[in-house]
Amino acid sequence: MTRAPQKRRLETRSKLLQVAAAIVQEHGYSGLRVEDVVARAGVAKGTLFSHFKDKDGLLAVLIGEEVTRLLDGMEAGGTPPDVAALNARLAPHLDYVAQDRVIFDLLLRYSGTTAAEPDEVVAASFIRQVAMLTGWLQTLQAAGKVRKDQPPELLAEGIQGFLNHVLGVWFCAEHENDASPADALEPYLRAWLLPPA
Amino acid sequence: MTRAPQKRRLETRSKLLQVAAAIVQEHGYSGLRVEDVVARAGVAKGTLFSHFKDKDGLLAVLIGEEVTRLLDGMEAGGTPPDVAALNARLAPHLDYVAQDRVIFDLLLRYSGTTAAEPDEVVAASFIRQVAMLTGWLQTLQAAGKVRKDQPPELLAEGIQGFLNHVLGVWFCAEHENDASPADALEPYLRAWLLPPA
DNA sequence: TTTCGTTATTGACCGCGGTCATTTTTATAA
DNA sequence: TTATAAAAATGACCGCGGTCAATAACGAAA
Repeated sequence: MTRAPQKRRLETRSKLLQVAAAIVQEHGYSGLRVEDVVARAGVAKGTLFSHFKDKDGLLAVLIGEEVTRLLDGMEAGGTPPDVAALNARLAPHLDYVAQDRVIFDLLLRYSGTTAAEPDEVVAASFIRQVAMLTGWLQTLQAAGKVRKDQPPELLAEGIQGFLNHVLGVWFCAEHENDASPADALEPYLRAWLLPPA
Repeated sequence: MTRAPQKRRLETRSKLLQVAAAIVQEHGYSGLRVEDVVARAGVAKGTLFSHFKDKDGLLAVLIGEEVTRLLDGMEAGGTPPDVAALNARLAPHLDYVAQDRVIFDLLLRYSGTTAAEPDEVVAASFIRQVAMLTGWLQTLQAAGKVRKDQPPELLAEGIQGFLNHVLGVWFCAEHENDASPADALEPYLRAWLLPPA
């Protein structure tokens, strides 16, 4: 039976998160250094690691919050009317992840989480994402906008695969071309989801 | 105009690679430490980094060679007769990558390479893989075993996406279940490639 | 208030990847 | 041979994430 954390601890934790968010704002996720965080938070290094398993654990909270926010935005409009609209709905998420390889790497590390440890923010957001997609696909199948010969769960997880694929390619290419990775996603989505003509 | 490397340099390089391969044999890719390599090779640390950009550069050579070997095996049998056979043909590659997250991470970092820097072993193997898949798919399309409404290049790159997706999930799950990741791949491949019934 | 077990914080220390000014070795020309 | 410039190798040094025994702060009971 673990006790409730003391007030001081909660304050330290939120201070660390607040400082970390500020540094990310200034220098990006890849510019975040543990020593900077603890220095600006006025705390010893060991303290940070008593609050978060490791640097990734800290990043996971920050990134998880952002992803959750993006999911809220995606869900807001209800089921998109067709595949093109679905593609557009996913664009903000792609643009966010595409901004920094650190985000991509971290999300990928949790990307397979279908259950277990729902306390983790990132894991929870993945579960939510796949649930959201599955729901949409069910509706689209009923409307005849999406192929019906495969279960919506498989289609949903396939979409996650394509998201990662497109992002992986994105980070390899030198993108002077300022297009969004969502553009690269569309042909895959069409081929994956559209019913045979 | 850069000169040809001296004999001594080539010997040092191959010694480093040989020692690194031995350590991987003993402790796995994730057990490879730069300091161990240089110690056993009887060389200073800086020498290693004059031969390879960083630790990943060294690993890339080792892993690239192995992937190339696997590709040789895959190509040996010619075009697989159908989707199920194609899935089986990909199994050795999946099993190899699934053995250590380090392999997966490294390959992913190069996974989008469609051209450029063909001197890198890993990049070259990716180009070769997609070319091989594209050729197979063309043949299978002609034989009516695979959907014809999409260009074989797109189908091939989609397969690469599914390979990575399946592996990502693989590394998240605790696989007491000793099944191969190829089992997880099959439903995706069927849904992605099979012509509408 | 004092005591005392628990919780929270501390910071010196470590492992390990990576750098670079310096030194050694090699190949070539005088 | 000897001089010399380029190539190769060296190892002390650094940055940064992460550890852990020691210490301080807290809160409930006496």
